[in-house]
Amino acid sequence: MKKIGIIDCNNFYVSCERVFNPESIGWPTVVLSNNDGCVIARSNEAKTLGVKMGAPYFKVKEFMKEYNFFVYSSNYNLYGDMSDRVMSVIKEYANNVEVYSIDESFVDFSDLPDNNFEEKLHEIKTEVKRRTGIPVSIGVGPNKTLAKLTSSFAKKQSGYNGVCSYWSLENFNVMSYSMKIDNVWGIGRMWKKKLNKLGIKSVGDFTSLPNQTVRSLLNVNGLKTKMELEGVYCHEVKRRTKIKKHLASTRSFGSDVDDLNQIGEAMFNYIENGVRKLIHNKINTKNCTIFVAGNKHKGQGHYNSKHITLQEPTQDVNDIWTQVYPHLQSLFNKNKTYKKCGIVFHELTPESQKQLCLFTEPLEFIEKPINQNKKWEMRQEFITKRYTTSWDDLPIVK
DNA sequence: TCTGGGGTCCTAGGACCC
DNA sequence: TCTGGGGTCCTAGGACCC
Repeated sequence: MKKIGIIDCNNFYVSCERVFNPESIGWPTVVLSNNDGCVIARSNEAKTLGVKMGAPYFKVKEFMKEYNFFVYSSNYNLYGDMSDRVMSVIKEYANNVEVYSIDESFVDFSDLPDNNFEEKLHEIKTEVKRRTGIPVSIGVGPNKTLAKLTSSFAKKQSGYNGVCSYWSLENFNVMSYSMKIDNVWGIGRMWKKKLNKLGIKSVGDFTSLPNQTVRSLLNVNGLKTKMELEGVYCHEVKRRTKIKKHLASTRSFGSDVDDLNQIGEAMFNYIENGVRKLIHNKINTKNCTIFVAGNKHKGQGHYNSKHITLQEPTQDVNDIWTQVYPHLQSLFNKNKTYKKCGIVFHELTPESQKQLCLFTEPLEFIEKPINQNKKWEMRQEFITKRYTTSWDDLPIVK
């Protein structure tokens, strides 16, 4: 039988901030999304005080003041770098590591011997903490779904000390009737609703459904989830290939925008940001989609997008901008107010595979728009320094 | 005043082909 | 009244994830 693990950083963004701002340890702490819009990471203290994931900051601001919260704007340079450090420690312990998101990895531990298995997991947990300052939880089971489920026990029940194994659970089948179905990886809001309608509330209820019912109610993914809950190995652990299917760069504006020049400057910046990622991943894009959108929270749900095929695979800002801008002009409606825009690159190919195209017409580059008052720029009131990725921001040891 | 950003996969339906 | 039977490819939309 396979031994699959999930290693998950606890309250990751908060933990990153705390490595460099230890004065916040023990106090309720949150990290806000871009634009300081909503809460995207919470310390345990913040969770205990009832702050919800995704809570709009302006609604909880006063409450947080009252309870002496530490509040940080998100700092992805820092988190990305801390993530790399955590993952590289994990990779010392296993060959097959799938970096699943910025704060978690699936790991195939099948090669580890059964005796001392859990001790080994505790060792990994301790070593990650020692070398990066980031606390992690580990769940293991015969597949990803059960590993995820047990990792939630590792996190919530202190008795496990951060490591929980499916094989150490007594009588999983009985327990499964007291586990809520929406705690399962792969069952989201909509599917929960569908299942609840049929009276399916627990993991046990779900696994007692016939496969056919699950397949037609949900889709093959729902069926895979059911089978994994029953111990079958369906979702492979695979090292991620570098090449994604698409790559996006989008942002909400700091304030409303109704001026093409503002949107243009924003789009130019997002293209620059996206191109930085293309270059980092050593890939070109052959076509892209641009979009502009209103503020749906204000009932302005307008959305307009355009798919654009580029002359040739590229990772050049001016190249892309020049081909995109005329379409941006035609998407823009001067009678509307915008809150967001962005670009998604498709058909990503390795830069080494670029075919030279002899017959492309030389482009006449279009100038980048510049505004004095950048209404589109995002708000980041509580940003911390890039302690690990910028020489200027290195912490000083006294 | 004020509500994130970036991914994956599946399915249904239309266009088009023979 | 009544209009074949397969394919493939593409796209939009919807579900999921973090």
